Amino acid sequence: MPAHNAASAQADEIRLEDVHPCSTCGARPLGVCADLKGHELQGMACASETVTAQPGQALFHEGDPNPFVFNVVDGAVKLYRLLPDGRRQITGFLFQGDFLGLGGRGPSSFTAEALTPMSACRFRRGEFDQLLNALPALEHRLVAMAGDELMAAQEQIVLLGRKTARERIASFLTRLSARQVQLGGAEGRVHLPMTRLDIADYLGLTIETVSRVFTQFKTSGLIQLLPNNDVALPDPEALKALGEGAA
Amino acid sequence: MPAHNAASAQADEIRLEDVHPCSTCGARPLGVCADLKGHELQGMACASETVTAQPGQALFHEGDPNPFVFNVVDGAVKLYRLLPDGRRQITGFLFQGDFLGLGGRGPSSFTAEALTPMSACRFRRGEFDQLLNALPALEHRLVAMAGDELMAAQEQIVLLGRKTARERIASFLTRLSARQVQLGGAEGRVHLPMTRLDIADYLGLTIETVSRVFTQFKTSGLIQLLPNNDVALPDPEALKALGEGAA
DNA sequence: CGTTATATTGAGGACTATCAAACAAAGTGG
DNA sequence: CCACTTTGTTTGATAGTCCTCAATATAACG
Repeated sequence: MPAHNAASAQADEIRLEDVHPCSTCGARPLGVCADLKGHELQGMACASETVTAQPGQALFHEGDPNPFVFNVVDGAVKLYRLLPDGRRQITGFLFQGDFLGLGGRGPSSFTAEALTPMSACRFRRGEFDQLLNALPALEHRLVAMAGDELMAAQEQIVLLGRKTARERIASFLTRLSARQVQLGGAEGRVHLPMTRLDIADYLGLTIETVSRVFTQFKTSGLIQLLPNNDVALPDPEALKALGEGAA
Repeated sequence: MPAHNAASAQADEIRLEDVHPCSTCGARPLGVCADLKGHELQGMACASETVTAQPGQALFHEGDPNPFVFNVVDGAVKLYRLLPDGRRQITGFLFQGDFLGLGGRGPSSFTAEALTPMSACRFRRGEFDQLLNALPALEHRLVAMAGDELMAAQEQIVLLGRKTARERIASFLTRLSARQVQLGGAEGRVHLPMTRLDIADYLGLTIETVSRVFTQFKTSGLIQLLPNNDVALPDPEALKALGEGAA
């Protein structure tokens, strides 16, 4: 906000919030840094650098040594692993505020690739570990976020292990919608920043099956396919029930 | 060890290692408490109580409020979620040293049920959080373990999303073998503390498919089925390659 | 040693994958 | 501005892996 400088004038010292980039970071209330005070944020900011990527660009590849951890500031990222014969499994989509880098000091077990133009805060692991030591609030927050990620991973395991194609896609749309609402999106509408192939590789299906189920849902009035990869969800509750395997 | 008391006599003070139950705990080097010093362990021990369960008994059920976290001391546990129509997905098997309780303050999203006679250290969440505050080494260790769990969850997601039945079972046997080696078991041999149905519900298959693949593997000489649910793995490397989807 | 739970094997069917082609959208260059 | 290529999506026909249903065999247990 342009009015921000005026606000700092009323204080007798320059507040950190006014001088470092975190002050306007949209990801801050959602990221690892959510619970940090101003002077703690400064420590974070000093250890970090901003990285950006365009769609299709990788932050790092499967097998690469990966000495960094990331906090997504803006845009979307997909994580995936490849089997030797080319089969691909997308293990997650990352959005604003998501943390990337828990687990795995060694070579990365997956590729992280931008889905849209994106930016992230990047930290060297060593420095990030020092921050964890110095800032208990940061480590507490990281534990909480790790717990959330584990819960999400469990959800995905149930989806992949036991749900039908229709249930998978219903769950997917419901979850993505919830996430976008959390990020300030409109209820009853989802934007799909990924292709059908990405969706298929995330849900353990083929692109054809994904397309067919979308068509089914459209025909039965559960969704409407809008321009620009937007999807309207006229009855989110029905979609949610379907995704949960309502008998 | 009976000789233990004699050892304490040589010191001029009673060491904590000699008086509290952690001193002989086989799970200690593997659990969250691995990195703790004697006096720190005492704090842990004070906040914990030992719980035991027999096969089929649940530590808690899906939907229950669950104010505890656990550290498995001995035996094996399965975690599972049920869909409304009865479909079941086992999201994990827990063994000595495994931590249970990351994520989810609210009602539990899964059931934890003993597979064998088992015992665990149990902490109230509130008290465990206090320990995390007081013992940075504990929280560091927890972050590391959470990272490992996330990696394992990713592996399972790849397995469920993209691997064939044969690959799933090969991966399963390989992983279980590795874990049992870590716990002091013999290489080239696995013990299966779970039923075929459990394996099926873990791998997103049916009991019949699991049985058929076991038979295939037996016929092709990849495994031998021994009494007491033991399995011999004459060629662990071949099994591993198969599980990784070697083209 | 009978009884129950668990495991194996068989036959047929279903859901999703594979193969193939048409269609739509987006970007390029003449 | 419009052919033309490229990328992504939809639809159709067929096949395959795994599931379902059913029966038998084996193991566990009182």
